[in-house]
Amino acid sequence: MDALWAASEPLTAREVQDALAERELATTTVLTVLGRLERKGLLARAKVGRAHRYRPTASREDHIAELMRDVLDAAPDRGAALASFLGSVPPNDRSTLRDLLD
Amino acid sequence: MDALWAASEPLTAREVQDALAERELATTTVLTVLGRLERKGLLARAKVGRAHRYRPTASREDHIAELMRDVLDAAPDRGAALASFLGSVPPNDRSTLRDLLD
DNA sequence: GCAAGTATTCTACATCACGTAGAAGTTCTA
DNA sequence: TAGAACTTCTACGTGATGTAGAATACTTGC
Repeated sequence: MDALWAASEPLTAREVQDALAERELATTTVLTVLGRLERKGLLARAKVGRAHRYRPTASREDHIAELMRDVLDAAPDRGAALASFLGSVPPNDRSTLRDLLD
Repeated sequence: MDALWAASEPLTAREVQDALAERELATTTVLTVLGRLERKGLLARAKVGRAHRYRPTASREDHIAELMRDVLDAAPDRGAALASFLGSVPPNDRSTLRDLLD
């Protein structure tokens, strides 16, 4: 996901492999993982020429926001959870939230 | 965790088992899980008489807030993640946050 | 049109978390 | 002191994940 989020264009498996070159992964390993991420809905792919090109279905920040919502949805008392969240987050984040809420 | 969060007092394994009676779990099963939760820091236990009493180390809402922070910490751009979060959350939550930030 | 290379799919294996619980040991208490 | 309650150690099945080989399909140059 990091490799694909870092790229501005959809990448082929080969390109993802190159992006992760330091890990020296086999091509099939990259394909397997890309396939699993696609099954989970994190990636979409389209056939372009011989190979598929993979792209994230959401930006990294949108994905993170979705995970945060999923966690929040587990709270019986959302207000209390949000209060605790605000209290535990650095002051900067509170400023950001204040600005965004205006 | 649900059983322990629902209780106002620390519970023994036996009491947790009773709270989950509909699942008909063996006592050792409950003990194993309580032990794993303790190892992960979600529970603390103290010996009281013959048995241990387990209590959550954080309230459910605090735990949820911590998970939300952990997720947020994975964002290179916290502001963007928070913006996406605010945009994806029900309006009620935004009101709650506005109130809390005052 | 075919051989070689590239890409894909299928299958596999080790590891880890987790739900589950039995066997054996420890500790109260009647 | 014997039995009950409690704890610990060990174990097994399952599913997710990191990893990759074998086999198959698709392109493209010659």
